[in-house]
Formats: sequence, structure tokens, C-alpha cells
Amino acid sequence: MSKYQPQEFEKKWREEWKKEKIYDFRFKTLDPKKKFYNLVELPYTSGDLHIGHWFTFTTPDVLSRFKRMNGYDVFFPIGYDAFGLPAENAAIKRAIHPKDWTMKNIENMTKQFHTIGTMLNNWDDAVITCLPEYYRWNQWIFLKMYERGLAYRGKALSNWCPSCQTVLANENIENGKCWRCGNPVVQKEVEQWFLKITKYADRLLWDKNSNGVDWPMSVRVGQNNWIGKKGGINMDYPVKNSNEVITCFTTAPVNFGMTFIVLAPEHQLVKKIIKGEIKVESKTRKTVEDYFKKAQKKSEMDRLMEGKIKTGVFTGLYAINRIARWDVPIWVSDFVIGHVGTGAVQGCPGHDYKDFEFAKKFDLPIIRVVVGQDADTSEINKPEQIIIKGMPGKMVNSKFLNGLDFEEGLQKTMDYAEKKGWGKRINSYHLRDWSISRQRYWGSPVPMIYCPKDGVVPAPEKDLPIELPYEVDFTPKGKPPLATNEKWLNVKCPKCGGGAKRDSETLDTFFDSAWYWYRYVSPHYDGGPFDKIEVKKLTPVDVYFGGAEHTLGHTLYARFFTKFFHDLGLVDDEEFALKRVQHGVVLGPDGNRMSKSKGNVINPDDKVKEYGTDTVRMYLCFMMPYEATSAWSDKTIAGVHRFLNRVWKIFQLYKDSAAFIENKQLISKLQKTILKVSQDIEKIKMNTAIAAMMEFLNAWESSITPDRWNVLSEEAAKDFLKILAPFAPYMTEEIWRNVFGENTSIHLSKWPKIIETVTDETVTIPIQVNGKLRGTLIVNSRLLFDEGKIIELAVKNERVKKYLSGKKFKAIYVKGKILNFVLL
RNA sequence: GCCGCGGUGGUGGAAUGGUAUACACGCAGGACUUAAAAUCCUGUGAUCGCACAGAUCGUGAGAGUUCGACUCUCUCCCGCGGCACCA
Repeated sequence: MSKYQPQEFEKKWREEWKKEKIYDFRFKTLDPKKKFYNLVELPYTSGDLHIGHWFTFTTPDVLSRFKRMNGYDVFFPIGYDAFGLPAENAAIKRAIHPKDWTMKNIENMTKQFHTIGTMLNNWDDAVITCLPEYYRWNQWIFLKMYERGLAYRGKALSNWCPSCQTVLANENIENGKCWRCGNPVVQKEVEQWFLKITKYADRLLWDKNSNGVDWPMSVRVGQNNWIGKKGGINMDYPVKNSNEVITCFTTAPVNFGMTFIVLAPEHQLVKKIIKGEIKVESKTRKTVEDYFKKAQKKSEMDRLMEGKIKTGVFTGLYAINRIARWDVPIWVSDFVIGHVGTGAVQGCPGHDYKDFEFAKKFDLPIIRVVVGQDADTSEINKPEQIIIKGMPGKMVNSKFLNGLDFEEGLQKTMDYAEKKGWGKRINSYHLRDWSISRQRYWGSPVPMIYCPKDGVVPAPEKDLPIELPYEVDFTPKGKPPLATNEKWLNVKCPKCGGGAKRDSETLDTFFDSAWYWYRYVSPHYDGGPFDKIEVKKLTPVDVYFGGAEHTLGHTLYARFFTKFFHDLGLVDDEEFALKRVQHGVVLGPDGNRMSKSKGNVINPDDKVKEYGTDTVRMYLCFMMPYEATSAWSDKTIAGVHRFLNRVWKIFQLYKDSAAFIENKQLISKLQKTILKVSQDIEKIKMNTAIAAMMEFLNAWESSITPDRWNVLSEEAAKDFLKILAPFAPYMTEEIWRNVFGENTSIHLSKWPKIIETVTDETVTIPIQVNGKLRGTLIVNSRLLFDEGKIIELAVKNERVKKYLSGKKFKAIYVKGKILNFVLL
């Protein structure tokens, strides 16, 4: 009997499958009703396939194989997310060109991917986002958005390194300093390209019906919070002795308790004060200017270190609170953020914690206008006394509002303000427009041209792609790398034909990944970003597997693009994926995240060498639920290997078998196992599916006795092999062909039929007395529905009898499930 | 602070309101072996008990609903993840 030595045949089958083309996906034969688009987030071209990739891809692969054996045309494509900063960093550090680095990594990763033994199917057509064939359509999409006013040039506060003259991403700041030159980073308003995702805010919100698709609660709630739609009112306050008006957004206009206004340092009015456009005392002007400069220098780091201690300066100006008919002082403070609401806050310190802190710090009046449940009517001195919107309470000190419920008082205030023309109800959103320009090299060039005469001019569609030049300086000072290639940079203006310059910025890589699954369907199509007809056949995506870290970024952008394509008439769907499944993380054996510095990295290649691919795949499915995060265990993988060894052995025995004696109980167990495995795979619960197969093997082995060891028919044995096939594709193929002599792949076989009505001859019914288990009853399954008989037998049961003797009771029988006696 | 998700044996983890701890690991004992590894068998929630009698307790804590609660409701504690001076 041969030993289980997976290394002997895994490579053989990999090659054979390629030869037999069993994983080819043929678009032509597609029946749209039988299509199954299984998508995994496209991997980044980091260089090596780590155990996380294996974990991420194995479960979707099992699902793909299962679906295909059930008659679906499974589209399970792959591609690479190939643009981005790490490639550029590698270039700077190691003097390798980003393109060469990336393409080399892709080659290596593709090789490694094949060892996992997935049925990923369009390897030759894998979409690579850094190739012009792909990013050409990024540029096309950008131009379409520009045409519709969805892409615009604007200013935003960003991390800025004055020395390198570039915007820095948060992760490129180390202790408040630039990662490259070590100089302090400041906040600066920088001109950049934005996508108007806020225009889609309402459509991106998830409704109670989950927008008709099956996405996790965590994603839906997370995205809705991120979009942060809030109803409130924009209140106008005239500034005394000027023509200026300050608009404050508030969700709770407690105007009879409003005693000041606070502006964000970057508020327009502050600029006007500094510029002298609004007259204030020169000493005050200087104070405001100093405060503004200090605020501008503050980085994220400073703000964090400062904590929540309020700072601020008085502008010397007053505004008129027309509802309460009094004047309020106007202050500037960096606790108010320019882009939140209107960048101006009406201070109601009795009913807002931040306003309270500010008022305390600068000794501003605090007025109570709401009495809460504690009936405290005293002055508000302590934070515990603050009553905020949402708490129950009655209005006081508020003239015509007195006596109303808090919420009603707010609504009346808003009605009044709107009637007077002093305010307008409005929705505020937390979501901001998406900044997409990066002053980097390794990305899609922005297809725009700057002409001294015509200004910003879009590149003509026929000139796409605007190819990324190979020759640039990656470490320039004061300008983006692309601007160092003069030949590329200088162009003729499409409008006037005069000298002009290209946009030297590149697109955020999240732009690349916001639509790639459509490109997968027609990777070489050149009449548009994708072939509408093919896309219609294959989309929406049936399941989208990926990481939880993409809740607020990638998946939100992807939904935004889908809606944009919908508006262009390119796709029918408003949601691109019917179901989203998010994986967890495989931690190192020590329970920490794997990292080279901790020395706890598990290399999948080593494990394949030790146990074979099937064992690694099965272990990754078995170790924990797909969504969970847990540590790698060398012990547990050995256990999984033991299981496969036993499977191997029992089938080797089968090979040498002679007479067959059927075991009905075992057949029934097999039927139940097939049913359980089918349901569990569908539910993405691979760990319990495997447990069920282990249980079956245990039963199979223990039903074998020296004189009666061939207990399964060939059909039944093959059925077990088939349900194992999606998990252990190599071993099952080896057995399928060598033990059973089949000559077409097990992976092309049909999933075993489930006989729904599996009836055992005997059934065990637990018997409870007062809800406590006191015994069990083993009865013929024909008696299952005969309640009287069941109770009669149960009462006679030795173990139950003593609890019931001499007592009055009633019986509750849940048919086939349980019998409970309740003592009266 | 807000939002989301969790808390079950020594460990990873199972349980449509119906026999809690499936499956696996680990551990203990045994078989095989000169010995070890591998493999196989048996046992394994806690406490009491000679017991493969039996009993009691047991799913973070406490209450509630129910014939019956890991599961549903409320209050609280702890852990993880996300957001956060959001007006």
C-alpha cells in the first residue's frame, strides 16, 4: 500500500489540469442564469505570496469549485493592483525602476499562486492596473467625470513638507516630521483634484433593506456613519458694524442659550480680519493672525498631544442673535474645523460639552434653557448638568418656547428662523469629496493640460492613454517626479495649439481598484472601459471576498463608481456585488500579527514542503471561521494532515477490496454529511464542513471490522471523495483517477445528489423533567409522531420514572426533538 | 465619547429557543517497538463519589421572558475593531 506523499503528485496534476484546460472559462457558452461571478479583492504586487493570501483565496476557491460541480459557470478571475507608493519606495531605496520591480513581483506571485491550486481562471488575461491598456480607461473615466462636473480642482488642507514641496500621506509622517528629509510637516491648503463623491452621498447610504444585497452589518453601519448624514439648520448671524454674515450649522439651535460664536481658523472671516478687510483694533488683528499661524503649523500629531484643551482668541467683533435679541462675541478656535458644517459654531454652552469647555476656559456666560429629568434648575457649572439634544427635557428661559419638550423647542426655533428668513434647514454630511491627486510617479497620469491662455484643458479622448514616461527623477525637490521629464511634460494645447504643460500628478490607486471587476470581464476590450454586453451577462458579482480594512475606502469608492457607470448607462446595477464576505487575519504562532521583526512569519512554501498543498488549504479552512482572527498552530495543521492521511489510507484499502457488504447506517450518515457540507460551503462555513467530513471518516473507520471492511458502495465512496474535492483538489484527483480509474477530472464531476429524506431506523429523543435532562428514549422512527406512545414509553423509562412518581405533571412534546415533563 | 462585533473546556472553536462543549489540538493511560518517532485504541468541563452508580454546578456578572435560554429582553463588566473637539 502506497503512502500518502502529496509532493509526488501535486505538481503532476497541476500540469495535467493546465493541459486539460479544466479551469478555462468560456464566455461563449454562458447561460446567464447559471453564471456565478466569484470575486476576491485583487492583490497588491508586494512581491511574495504570504500565508494571508493563501487564507484569503482558499475559501473562495472552495466555493468556486463547489459551485461549478453544482452546474454553475463560475467566473473566478484574477488581476493585480500594480500602482502605488511601495514600488516607488523600492525604486528610491534599491535603484530598481518601479515598473521593473512591479512586473518582476507579478511574475513571482503568479508562480506562487499556482501552487495554491486554485481554479482561478484567466491567468493569461490577468488585469494589471499599471499597464496602459488598463489605466487608459482610468483616464477615460476621469474625463467623463470632469465633463459632468464630478472631477474638479479644489483646495484642501493637507500635510505638506515645505522642504520637499510635496503633499504627504499620513503614513509618511514620522513624529510630525517628513519621512524623507526630517523637516517638520505643516498643514497647508493645497490645490488638488477631487471627485465629488458627496453628490452621491444619499445614494450611497444603506437602507433598512440593505439596498437589496447581502452585505455585513459592520460595513453598512460603518459606511452610513462615515457618510454621516445629519439634519440641522444653517443659521445666519449678521456681524455688527459690517456687511458680513456668519452662517452657523447646528443640529440643535438653542438660541436662547447661545452666548458666543466660534470660527475655525481657516474661516473666510478670519482671513478678512487678517487682511484688514474688516476693521478691528490692530492689536486684536495681530493676535488673530498669530493664532491663525500657530493653528496652521499644527500637525495631526500636535493636535493629538494637545488633547482637548481649548485654545482661542477673541476677534473684537460681535454678531446679532436675532432670535434672542442680543449680541454675541465672535471668537476663533481650532476646535472648530473648517470643513465640518460651515466652519462656524454657535456656542450654546449649557447644552453642548465642547461649548461648555470653551465657555469655562474663557469665562463666557452659560445659560440654562433646558431642565432635564433631574429637575435641576440651578446654574450649569459642571459637565454633569449639561443636557444635550436627545435627552428628555423641557424648555425654560426661552420666552415663547417655555414649557415645550426640548426636541419640540428646537423644531419651533427652526420654524421661526425659516419664517423670518434667518435660517434654512439643511442636511450636513461627514463624507467629504475624495482627493485623488498624488504628487507621485507610479500611478495613472491625470489626463489634463494647463495652458497659459486657455487654463485647464482636458486631454482629447483620442490621445489616451497618456502614457507614463519611463525616464523620470524619483527624488526631485519642489516638483512632482513627472515634471522632471520635460519632453513628456510639454505639449500643445488642444484648444489653441500653443505651448502647454501636462498635469504632472497621478491618480490615487483607489481609483484603479474602483472598477476593475468590470474590466475583468473583457480585459482587452478597446471600445470602452469594458464590453457592456459581456458585463451585463456576468455581473453583478455574486460574492465579493476581501478585507475589513476596505469598509470606508475601497468598497465605498467601488459603489460610487458603480452608480456613476449606472448614470452613464454602462451598467444596470446600482450595487456591484450581491454579497460581501470579509476575511479575518492569520496571526503568528505567538498570537501577534506576523512581521519579520518579530520573527513569527509562517512561510506557506515551507508548509507545502512539509505537508503538501492540500493540507495547508484544509488547515486554513479548518482553523477558524473565515471572518475570524486567530493564531497559526503547527499542532493543528498536523492534525489536519493526519485526517488526509487516513482518507488516503482508507481509499488505498478500497482499491484492494473484494466483497462489499453495505452498511445502511453509514449510508445515512453519508447523506447527512453531504447535506451538511453543501449547506456549510454555501454559508462560507468551511470549518464546520470539514468537521462534518472528519466525523464521517470516524464513522466509516469504526464501521470497518476485520471480516467486514468494505462497507461503502463504489458510488458512495466516490461521493465522499467528491465532497472533499473542493478542499483537497490534488489528493482527491489522485484517488479519483488511480483508485477508481476515472479519466476525466474529479473537478469536472457532478456534486453528489442529496437525498433529502434520510430516515434512520431509530431515533433518540431526549427527555427532560422541568427542563433538566433526565434520560433519553431510543425509539423506532415510525413512532416519532405518535405523541401518546412516546409519552407512555418515557414515563416508563427507568431514569425518568423516579422524578415523576407520585407527582402531577404535564408533558410538552416537540415532535422528534424533545420531550419535557413539567411538574405541576 | 459614539458606533459595530465579541466573551463557551487547558487551546482553536461547534450548537434553526430543544441532549452545551461537535470537530480538532493538547494532556493522561494503553497497544505496537529493543527503544524512539509514526500509527492505532481508551479517557478527558468542574466538584462530590469505589463506581464505565448517581448527584450538584456550569456558556463574563446580575435580573427578566419561557415548559425549556450560549441563543430573546434589560442593566452592568471586560476584550477587539472603526470613527472621533462632527457643531
